[in-house]
Amino acid sequence: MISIMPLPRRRCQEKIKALYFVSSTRHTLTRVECGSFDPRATGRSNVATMQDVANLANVSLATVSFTINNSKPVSPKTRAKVEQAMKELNYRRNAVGSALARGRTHVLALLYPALQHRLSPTSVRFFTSAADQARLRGYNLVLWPMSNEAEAVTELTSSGLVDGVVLMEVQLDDPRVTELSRSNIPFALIGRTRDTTGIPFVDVNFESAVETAVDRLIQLGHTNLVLVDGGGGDQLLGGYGPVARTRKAFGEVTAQRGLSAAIMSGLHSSAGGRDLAKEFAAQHPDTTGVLIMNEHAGPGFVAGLQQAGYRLPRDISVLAIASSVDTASMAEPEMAVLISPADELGRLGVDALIDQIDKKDDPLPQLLIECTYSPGATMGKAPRKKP
Amino acid sequence: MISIMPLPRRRCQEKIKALYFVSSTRHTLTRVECGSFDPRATGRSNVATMQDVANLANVSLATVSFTINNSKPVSPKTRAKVEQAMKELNYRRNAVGSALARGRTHVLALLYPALQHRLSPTSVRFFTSAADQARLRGYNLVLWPMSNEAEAVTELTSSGLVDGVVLMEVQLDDPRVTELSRSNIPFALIGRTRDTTGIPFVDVNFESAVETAVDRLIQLGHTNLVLVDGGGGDQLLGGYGPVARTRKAFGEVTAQRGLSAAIMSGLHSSAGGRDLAKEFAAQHPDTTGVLIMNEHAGPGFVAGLQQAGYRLPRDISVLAIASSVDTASMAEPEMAVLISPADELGRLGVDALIDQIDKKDDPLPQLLIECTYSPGATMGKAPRKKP
DNA sequence: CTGAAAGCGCTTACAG
DNA sequence: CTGAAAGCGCTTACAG
Repeated sequence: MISIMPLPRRRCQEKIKALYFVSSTRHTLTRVECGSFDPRATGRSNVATMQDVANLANVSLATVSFTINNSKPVSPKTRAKVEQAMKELNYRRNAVGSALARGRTHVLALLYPALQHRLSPTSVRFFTSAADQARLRGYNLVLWPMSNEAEAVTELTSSGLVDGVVLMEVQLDDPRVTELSRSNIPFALIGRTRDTTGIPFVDVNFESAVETAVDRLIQLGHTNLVLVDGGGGDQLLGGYGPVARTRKAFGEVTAQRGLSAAIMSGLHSSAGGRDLAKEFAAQHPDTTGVLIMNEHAGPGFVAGLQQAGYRLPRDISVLAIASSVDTASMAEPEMAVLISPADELGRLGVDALIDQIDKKDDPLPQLLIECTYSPGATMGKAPRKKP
Repeated sequence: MISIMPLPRRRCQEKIKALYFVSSTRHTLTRVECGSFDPRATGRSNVATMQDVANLANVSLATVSFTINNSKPVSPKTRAKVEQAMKELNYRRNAVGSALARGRTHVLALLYPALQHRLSPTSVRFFTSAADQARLRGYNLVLWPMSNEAEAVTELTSSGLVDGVVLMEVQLDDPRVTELSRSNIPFALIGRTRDTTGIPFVDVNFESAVETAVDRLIQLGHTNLVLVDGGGGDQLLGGYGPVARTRKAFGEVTAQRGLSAAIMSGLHSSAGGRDLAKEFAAQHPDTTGVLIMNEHAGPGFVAGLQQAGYRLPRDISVLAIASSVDTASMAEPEMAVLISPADELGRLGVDALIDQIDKKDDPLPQLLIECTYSPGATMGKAPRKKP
């Protein structure tokens, strides 16, 4: 009983148990056993599909799906057959097919602005803690580098490849956020824009961190302070959020407390920190207290100060803001630091995102997390004023 | 002329210009204009599909596809119509549909072992340079955190979500590599296994780096050396490649040159480096030259040495291996360093991967890249032997 | 509890 | 140069 059949485009898909056909892909007249399909026996790629499992288990495709997803009751007997078949074929669900049918990939993207091209140790911690939390809740979170342009965001959100987006390194007026709001996919910010109406975010409470930092220095008798940061980012966009907020808070708090205050910026590198220290020594000879918010530059800055003749903390006190103990500990002496709550931010950012995806209609979270103080050998009493 | 039709499951898909039907999703008797479909006017998600574009441009779905992909000749007139329609609908191709049809997502994964949980500055540079190169060649490369288990690799490679994989942090006998070899998807290593037969990789030439490092110290008169590293990883797997190879090379080179040599390991942190220095001072009082291959611990180690009473480089010389200038510059004094060719490795690793995907059947690349020396203030002549 | 079939949004061999 | 239709690998409303 040989019959020449119209060919399915790529492969035998129906529950026909045995028939002969001319395969356009294999150029032969072949007997094909769909009922006991062994993918390794054919010329094609050796991954089994759900249909293969169904054929082997002698059930329908639908039943296999119900079994795998627990989406409908399946009798123990059937379940056993299906599971046996899956094991035999070493079956793995294809996530792309599933994604197309469901509209879900279970992949989340942590957007990383590639232009800026430095991923600070603190950002790495956002990433790892966010990834952990995502996994805990059944998602994969990947770090997705992209340009700062809104267009790139659109491309990703409309691709269907990810179910949601966490954005880092937010500018005060960030076109990417506008674009995300326009898109249909859920998102959350680590950081925040100027106007946060209706936008879920988690961020460091920079304002309170600055106040804490300044007050700690005041308590030690310092009255002449400098804030060192990493520059404002794109000024057209209102600047990089952390820097803008920190500067503003620094200005306000020092004014309110009646202190002398100035701001300096440098590169995000250790060499940048050394240069900054040289510049600092020249420009601010009377300053005795420094807040530094520039993680990469911190240890270099401390080294540079000492090369410029300062002894720490006798001549000058330095406090790192929104950095980490590990970075602070690279400096000699070890810096005091207001530790960025990076792990918590990563976790909460992912929670905010997944809560939206899973359609809990809780109000959108907007959270500010505090830094915590870790002492170090760079904090000391202000020296007596020079005569 | 009202007719009640059997409903397509989710939406109007055919080229019917206008008809009435009862929508199960919208619970109304509605007039639907498929010919001039405006996604914003309906209740459903506002993303246009290729069918919407085809309807608006009055061409077939296939023609839209040909236009977008330049996969068949299309008349200028038709092309213009299609492009106009795409613009009007703000159309973006859905990557999941495309991926299912083509078997390609154009996404590559850089696998990052989440268990290990530190992404060194050098690894960050792998990532950014790999991502850049991927983009240049038309792919997205994302950093994909996963456990060290082979099972997790299988899950990813069989998901269809990525077209290829670059693996970092390779162990000498790495089950993930075995799993990748078994899978159908292309891969490349940054690093290498013990047996590299048939496996495409790019790696640092640790052997020559060690030789260079030792010889530089010898030239300065040092004869008693210690190698400080970050521990061997999972010993069951033959250990972390860079550490294993470096130790072996260090043993061989120092033996061959007739030097005293020892090896120490510490944590991957600055505090770990400080602890190591203390231990070092106690255990190796006669050593005058140190090779350190532990990026996170470097600056802490240098700081710890000085706290233990060493002056650098008068009493002791330190040379960092496979690290970066930026990390070296966090130490005071700045460390001399054999710079890891991270950018090049990232780029070449991606090239090796994409070459396979794009079916160039060049032989699989197996490349060792040299470190380059950058001077620093931690290298000096060996002190005269103590009496 | 199980199955046939439509649908997700694309690509492409085949036939004009 | 253009189109109708099958297929990619799944999910799920509907009907037993």
